[in-house]
Amino acid sequence: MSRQILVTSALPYANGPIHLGHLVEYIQTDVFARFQRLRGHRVAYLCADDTHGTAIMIRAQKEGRTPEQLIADMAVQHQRDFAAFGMSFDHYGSTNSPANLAIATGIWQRLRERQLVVERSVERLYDPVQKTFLADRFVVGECPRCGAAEQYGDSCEKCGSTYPATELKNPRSVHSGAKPELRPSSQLFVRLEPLQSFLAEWTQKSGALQGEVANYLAGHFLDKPLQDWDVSRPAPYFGFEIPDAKGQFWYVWFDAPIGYIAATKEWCERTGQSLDAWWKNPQCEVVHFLGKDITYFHTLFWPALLHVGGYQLPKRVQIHGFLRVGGEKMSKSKGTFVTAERYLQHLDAEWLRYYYASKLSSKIDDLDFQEDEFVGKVNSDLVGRVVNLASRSARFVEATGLSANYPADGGLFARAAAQSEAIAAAYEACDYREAMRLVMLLADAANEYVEQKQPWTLKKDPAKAQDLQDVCTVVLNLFHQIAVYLQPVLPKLAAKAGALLGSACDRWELVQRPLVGSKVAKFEHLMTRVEADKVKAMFTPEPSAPAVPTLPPKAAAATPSAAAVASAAATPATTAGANDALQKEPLAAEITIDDFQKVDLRVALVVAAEAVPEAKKLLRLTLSLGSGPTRNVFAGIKSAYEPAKLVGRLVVMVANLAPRQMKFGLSEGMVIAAGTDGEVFLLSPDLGAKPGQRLH
RNA sequence: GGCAGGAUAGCUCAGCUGGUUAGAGCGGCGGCUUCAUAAGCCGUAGGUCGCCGGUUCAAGUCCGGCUCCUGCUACCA
Repeated sequence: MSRQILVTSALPYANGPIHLGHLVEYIQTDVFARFQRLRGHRVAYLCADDTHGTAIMIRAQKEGRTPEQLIADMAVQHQRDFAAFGMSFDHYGSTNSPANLAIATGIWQRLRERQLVVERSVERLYDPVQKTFLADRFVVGECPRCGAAEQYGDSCEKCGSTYPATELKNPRSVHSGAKPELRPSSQLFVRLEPLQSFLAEWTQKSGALQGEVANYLAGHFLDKPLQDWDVSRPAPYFGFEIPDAKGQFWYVWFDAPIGYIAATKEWCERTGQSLDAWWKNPQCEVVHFLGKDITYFHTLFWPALLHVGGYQLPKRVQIHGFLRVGGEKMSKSKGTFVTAERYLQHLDAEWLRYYYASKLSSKIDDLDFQEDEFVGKVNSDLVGRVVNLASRSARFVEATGLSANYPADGGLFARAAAQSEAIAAAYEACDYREAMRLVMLLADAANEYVEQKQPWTLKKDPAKAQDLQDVCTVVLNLFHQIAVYLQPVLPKLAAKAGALLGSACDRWELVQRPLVGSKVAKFEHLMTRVEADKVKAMFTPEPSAPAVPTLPPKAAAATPSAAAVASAAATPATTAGANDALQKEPLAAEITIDDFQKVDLRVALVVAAEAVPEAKKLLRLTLSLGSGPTRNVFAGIKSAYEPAKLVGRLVVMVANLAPRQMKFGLSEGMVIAAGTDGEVFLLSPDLGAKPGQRLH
């Protein structure tokens, strides 16, 4: 019986590139969508860019362009990356679309009708420089409980306590550094408590949620009155202005999931279908894939909106864990934060699809990317076992094609065909790891068969030509079954297998009937092996910190060594990326020479450097200006530099900056560095400069 | 702090409602083979199932306590 299935992946935020972490989800979803299509079901796989919110607005502002320009760029980038990894979206939309506004407006009206919208005044932090209200995450300060510095406005990572942003001590805006002001803001809330019984019922009894998710919700939200959900944001905000509340915008998380429906709407309009046939049809199974970080949005707020809006509730919400690399969180400075683009510069997309599939289960566990394992799985499973079946048999039958009748094979083909439902069940349950395991067992059996029959021996005896053809017919048929079973994961490999055997691997039932009498194309390699070096190269941080002159402490005070300078000179200057940098940080307003001369820049020697344990970004540097007392300076370069390697280096400092009292001590100056965010480059003078010299 | 999840061979993990000598793949070691992208096949060695206690004829599997790890904790997208 054919099913109708609407599949979604969470919408990627249009504030950054697609990376290996995103791809866990998109590959997981795409495999599911392709599997269902292969089984003959009607599938719509939909996704879109999530485009609204403060973060987008601020970033666009910094880059000197409109949010619309920014999200248009990101849409192109995202879709290019997804295409390269084989995502089979039926439609890819944007939350900043007329369709999304229309659907959101409809749901909003229903909320109003049901008296579920209430208005309240809330005191919010306001950045007087950026002229914008600040989300909690855009305010940092000292934790009101334990006093830890550099904590965000919602909770302290040090002591774990949570608090309102207004209680932060010495708060400042992440954007401007300004001290936020408290300003009253009238906000709109969606009341969830009236939906408590519906949510309790749906989360606990519908079967849509994984067990641990249902437990989490029961223990964390449903055991007490549900708080009203603050869904509006005051201007300025990049998003949809709320139709019946001028000057107020829907919070990004209100309209983001609605983007699933909007994308469906656009697709339906394009293809002449009815939206209601998908979103208001009880026969249609809606399946959402998402990461555990956004669980409650999709299991509380979202079903509430769907319920009130009269849309179909998800049949299933499939939640996955995060990607880790080598057991650790992805990290830009360690080089393990790998974008889709960077991956593709080194490796093949299908390798990753298989690797993830071979590790994914239906649980919420994190998935750990391990270099050795990646190389091993691709080379030994895919090349050594699966593809090898074709390479060791196809050439023998290039001239003859497959036997006209399927030969006796000791039941191998039938056994593999009988695995069909077990493998399908594993795919259906999103237990791809199990599916891959079962398929690899089939490949093992096929390789044993080859070993036993020794086609290479048969080839030597002309009288055994028929035996040779029969053996290869069996092996290639087993290979074909495997290619069909793997098609959801490896569509390109399946297409090549289809071309080799003259039969597309595009229907699940193909595993039931052997191919006979068909031609076999000239054999070409179906997949290349992974070289471990390339995986290493991918995880090696970009040469973002070019070789810098580093001096042993004693020699430094005198003259830098020639070698040190040579290495600096050997780094070719390049203008590549300059435009991009200029875009990120547009030129500041013009100043006079007098303005400039107020800033006293000096060459300084790093005498000592150490990480500040409690600070995420800071190193404590002790700087010498040749004579006089050393300066104690806190520099936000922890992510880019190891303290030990800085000792003995010459840097440039602002020597007449007013000392600033920080949580960890007094900072008596500022070290000059280029770059923003994660990328920081210290500046160093050329050969001969001495600590204390002023820059002119 | 609260909540959720996890801890099983060197690594990644299976072990359902408790029941014979705890499994798979990879990796290791030994051998065979040469058709194949140094691929394949056979054999073999590795675990007192995180710790303590309890229930039971019987516990990796159930109960209690403890230790460690991960995540979430409502304006982080």
